[in-house]
Amino acid sequence: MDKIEASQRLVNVFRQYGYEGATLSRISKATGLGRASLYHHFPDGKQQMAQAVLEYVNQWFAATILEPLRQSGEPLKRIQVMSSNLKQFYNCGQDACLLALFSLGEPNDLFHEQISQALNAWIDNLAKVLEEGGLSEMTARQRAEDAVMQIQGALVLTRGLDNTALFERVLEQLPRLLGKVD
Amino acid sequence: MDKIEASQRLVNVFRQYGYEGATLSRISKATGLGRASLYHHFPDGKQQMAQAVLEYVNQWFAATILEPLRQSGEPLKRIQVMSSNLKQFYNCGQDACLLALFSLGEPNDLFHEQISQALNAWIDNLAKVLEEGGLSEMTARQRAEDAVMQIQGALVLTRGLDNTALFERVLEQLPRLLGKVD
DNA sequence: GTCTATACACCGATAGAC
DNA sequence: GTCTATCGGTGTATAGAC
Repeated sequence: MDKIEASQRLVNVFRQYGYEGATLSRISKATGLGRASLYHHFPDGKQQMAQAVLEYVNQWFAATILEPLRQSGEPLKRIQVMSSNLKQFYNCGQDACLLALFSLGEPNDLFHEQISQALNAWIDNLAKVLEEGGLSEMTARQRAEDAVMQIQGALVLTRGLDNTALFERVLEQLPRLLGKVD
Repeated sequence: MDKIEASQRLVNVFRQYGYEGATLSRISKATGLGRASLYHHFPDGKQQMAQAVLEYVNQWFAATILEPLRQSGEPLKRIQVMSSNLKQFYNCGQDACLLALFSLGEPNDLFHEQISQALNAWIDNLAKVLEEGGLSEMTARQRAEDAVMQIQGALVLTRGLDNTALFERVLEQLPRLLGKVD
């Protein structure tokens, strides 16, 4: 088992319990790795584990969500692909976003650099597509921010209301919302 | 010191650290209350403390955010008042929303009833105003959901990007977004 | 690399004096 | 009501054998 696969197994623990709630007991049980193995892969302990998880998820997110945005093709089409992939990535809104979890909670201080970088990458890529679609730079940026906010808010409400329909509706309406010219 | 004032002092600890991160040491230090005092007010321990905090914040929220929505007067005006009060309530987006914090994290199971009730109350009150403004029931409901999502998302991004301008922009545009007829 | 055993601090919670 | 002292359990992290 290499570090990447170890990181992969850690993801769901932090995603489900947050940084404080992700105890080594839970991590050990969920991954099948003993404490000693964990500290072999991550000598700096839990903080390094969370860091690795963030890196892993960011890479995964970039590959499945951001990469389609950078493809050639009709802007609207690319946004539809992103929406479709988001639905999978967040399991219809039932799985939390690590960035949101870490932003709102305590560990925002520890990982602020990574969090802010990841959110900006998402917004930047989205804005670029919208510019290609004919929007001005400023409008595209704002609209991209609005889209990411809408999605993050949908993740909160979907879990808070225990209602996946909400998340799906937001994703369906996303292409139309972003594309319109008003 | 009564239970209400005690709850009030607890708020910021849970808001800042989340449920798991709000240790009794931190609570004790932040409130100036010793462990024994805390257990005098909250015999069932930390879970009861979090419950009390949720109740206190819900009441505070209802008084400052929801109550203006129920006033008589022009719908647009009432929404502007809500926006203005939200800015204060969330300190320009720098303070997290307890509902979001608990929704995304582990304690969603423990407090799901209260969380979902509070979110629904917000949406319902907002939707009612929009109906008075002339929107159909379904449209009003959806638009109200969108507004709450936008705000929750703004809270995530404002903290994640460390940029209060984002939160302020969302609040400014909120009345226009909700009012428009398209 | 993974195991067992363990160190030490802190967790939530309680007891009893005042 | 608040204090001091303390309980059992669990937290993160380490040591050393294999």
